[in-house]
Formats: sequence, C-alpha cells, structure tokens
Amino acid sequence: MPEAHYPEIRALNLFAEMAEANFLALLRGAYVQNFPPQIELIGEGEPSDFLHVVLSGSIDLFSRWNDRETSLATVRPVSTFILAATIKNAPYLMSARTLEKSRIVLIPSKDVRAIFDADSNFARAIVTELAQCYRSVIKAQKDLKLRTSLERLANYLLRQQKHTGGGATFELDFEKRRLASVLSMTPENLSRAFKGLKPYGVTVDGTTIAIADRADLEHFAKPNPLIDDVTS
Amino acid sequence: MPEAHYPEIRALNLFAEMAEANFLALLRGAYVQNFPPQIELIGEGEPSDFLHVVLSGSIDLFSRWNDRETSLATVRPVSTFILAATIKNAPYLMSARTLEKSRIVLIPSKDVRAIFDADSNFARAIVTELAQCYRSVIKAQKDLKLRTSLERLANYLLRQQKHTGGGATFELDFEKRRLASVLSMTPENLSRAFKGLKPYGVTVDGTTIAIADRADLEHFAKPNPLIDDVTS
DNA sequence: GTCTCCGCTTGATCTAGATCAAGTCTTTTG
DNA sequence: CAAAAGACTTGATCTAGATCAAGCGGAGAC
Repeated sequence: MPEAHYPEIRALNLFAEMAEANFLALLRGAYVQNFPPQIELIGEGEPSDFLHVVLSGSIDLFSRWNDRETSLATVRPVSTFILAATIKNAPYLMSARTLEKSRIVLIPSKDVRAIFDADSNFARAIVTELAQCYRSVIKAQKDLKLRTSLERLANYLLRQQKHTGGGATFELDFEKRRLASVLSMTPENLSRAFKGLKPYGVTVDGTTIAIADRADLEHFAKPNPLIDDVTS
Repeated sequence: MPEAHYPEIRALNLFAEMAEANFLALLRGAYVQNFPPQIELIGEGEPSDFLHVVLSGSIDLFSRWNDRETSLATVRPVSTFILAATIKNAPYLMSARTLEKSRIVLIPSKDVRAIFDADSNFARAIVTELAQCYRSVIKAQKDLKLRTSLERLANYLLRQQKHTGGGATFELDFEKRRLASVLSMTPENLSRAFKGLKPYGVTVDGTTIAIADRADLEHFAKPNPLIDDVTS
C-alpha cells in the first residue's frame, strides 16, 4: 500500500503507541482498496480475515435475520471496525456495506494477532479500544431499552448538535431512512417523530436541523452522560 | 482473603495463564464479602474501584433512566463483571444488585491495571474476555432489534434448554419478572407469550418448562448461531 | 426542458405490546 | 395456624409504533 496513508493510520489511538518496526510489519501485508457505494464488504458469518480501516467514505454495519434488517452502527474515517472478530478469530457478527465511495485498508487478521502478541503497547491499545467499543454498545442497549423512539431521536439530535460544534443549525450525517434504522424505527415514524419534536423547538428542512432552544429540548430528552457521552 | 478461594478464581480464563507471582499479588489486595439478597453493590455512574468476581449467588446488572429500569444481564458463578470500566478507569455504566445471598471477591481496579501492564498473558486474557463481552452485547442488540418478543422468548427457551443439558423438561434460572425485563417485556406480556408458544409445544408449570418437540419450536424461533450461540 | 425514479411525507388503519384492574396461588411471617 | 405480602395470571382497555396506500418534490436521465 502507498506510504502516503501511513501517517493517518499511525495517528489512530490503536496504532499510535506501537513500535515503529511492528507498525511497518503490520502494514507490509496490508493493502488499500477503493469501493463504490452500496457494496457489501463483509457478510455476517464469514471468517474474519481482515481488520478494516476506513480512510474515507462511510460504512454501514448492519445485520439481517429472517428477512428483517437493522443498522447497528456507522463507521466514519478514520477508524477501524470488526476488531473483536479479528482478535477472537471468530466469524463476523455484522455485515458491512459502503454508503458512499470509500477507501478501505485491509490488514490481515493473522498479522494483527501476531503483532498483538509481540508488542505490549499495541496490546494495551487494543484493550482500550475494545473496552471503548463494549461500552458504546452497552450505551446503545440502554438507549434502546429505556427510551421511546421520540426520546431516542431527541437525544440523537442533541448529540449530533454537540458533535457538529454546537450551532443552533446543523446537518444530519445520515440519510433519513438509515437514521430511522439506527434509531430502530420506520422512516414513516421518523418523519412523524420530527413533527413530534416541533413543540420543543426542533425544525427540519431536508437534512438541516434547527434547535431553537437547546435547554428546552434537553428538558424533554433528559440526556444522560451514561448513555449519551460518546467518549468515556 | 482465604486461600481456599484461590483455585476457583485461578480456574477462570481471565486468570488461568498469568504468572503465579502476579496472581498472588493481585489477590493480596483483594477481599471476599458476603451480601444478602437485594443489595445494590454498585450504582451506575460511580467510579470503578473494584473488579468483581462472583463466587456464589447471582447478580443482576441493570440500569435506570427517567424512572424506568431494565435488566441488562445476569452474572452467575464463577465469573467477573464490569471489567471494561475497570480497565478504562471509567464510571460504571450499569448498576449491580444481588439476586440472592452472594459471595463476591473485590479486586482493586488499580491492581488489575498495574498487573495488566506487567503480565502479557494476563493482558491477552483480558483482550479475549473483552472481545467476548463485546460480541455478547452485539448479539443481544440483534436479538432486540430484529425479533418480536415472542421470538425472543422462544429463542431464550431453546438456549436455556441447551444450557441445562437438552432434556425435554428443564427449569428457568430466572424469576419470571426478571426474565421479562431481560427480554424487554412486561411480566403480563411474558405470561401471554408463554401461552402464545403453546401451539409450538411449550408448556409451563411454575418455573418448569417442557418442550414437546424441539424441531417444532425451532421452526418458529429460527435460532441463529450469530445471535444465539453463547460462545464464539 | 420533461420524464422518471426515489426518498420523503402524510393520512388511514392495524397490531404488538403496555397499562390498569382484579383475581388466584404460593410463600412468608407473626 | 391465620394473615399478609408478593408473584403470577387473566381480562379489558389504551397507545406507540408498524403497515398500507397515496401523494409530493427534488435529482438525475434523456
């Protein structure tokens, strides 16, 4: 793979502290690939041959069962996905598809496991990353089990506002139909849910959201750091 | 703590491969405590001062938000809980309470982190354990987002039957009200759901379940290893 | 430009599941 | 033993959200 990508991969927490020699060894077996939109990169149940790193574009992690389908997460640059399957050498639990044109680094899983054994800084970083992933899913689980769909949307909007810098107006970073799936609701209901937040000062114009008074919306949404804080 | 407990703790995957000296150092700062039923051991949001190991009894991990409450998991002997919070030195995301009289080992989190740094076998075991935990929650998430409550109950029964040895008749290991919460439904609905499974050969007598024809129930439940396999 | 497709909205209905309200049965307690 | 509490069940009702069925409107194709 082109060395031009090395710095941005190296900058990831996962790779930042490992020995240079090990980093180079890891990337020696890796390669970069460009994918068009809507390509299924990974199917759940397949063996986990590669650790993936998204350099550009975005990836939808989803799952199917009995003709139903749900989005579980979205991966944006620059970050890795399916680390747990790689480490455990177990089948993928989720499928992955590109949402747009995306550039992906594929690192052979066996190399990751080998260097994990050899580099304790890398091992430590993996532990931190996995713990982080685990906690994120627990938060998602709480969001889903404790809140109604209207509350989930309200809190999503508050998180997204914060994430985009806190301005009164901001953009959704999802297609609405996928946001619906992420929030575990139908597109129709999402549409109605936006209307349901109007009394709390939320207005929608395409993918642009305006929040008139954050405090007002918070009063309804009751955001909680143990569910809504992305870090920690 | 009494050395009598050492072997059963040592037998856990998490501690099996670490150096003896480190194992002893870890337990030197640990202590065992007995708790009566219904004691809240941990409140979400508190700092994670101890890694917990359940020696006997059982523990409910749950969460509260806005006057609602949900069970997220049950911990049974012998295993650990809240490893991720310990490792990240971050607040607990879940509360924990004893369901019955329970004996718990408390290992100071700072010791766990120190020995994690010093013992690469221990580090590796932690990674495996965290990856396992992560994958379990993903499975739970899929169960919740892709299935109806009746399907969740049917698959739970199939898992439980397998877990107890596969006999046509077996015991629930939950109080029904808590099973309801774990399956994200109300006790009333659980009661009705059991009736709803009668056409598939499920009969209930107290906490004793009988499955007349496993194939018949499977035909309805459509169990999937990527959701229902406890290991892998 | 017009046409077509597709994502989104809106309204009308339907359904799974929640809630409310008794009642039964078992277990605990005095 | 009787009383009381608590778990579970059952029925009646209510509600959030899903589904079905049109429309609307913007973006790309020709």
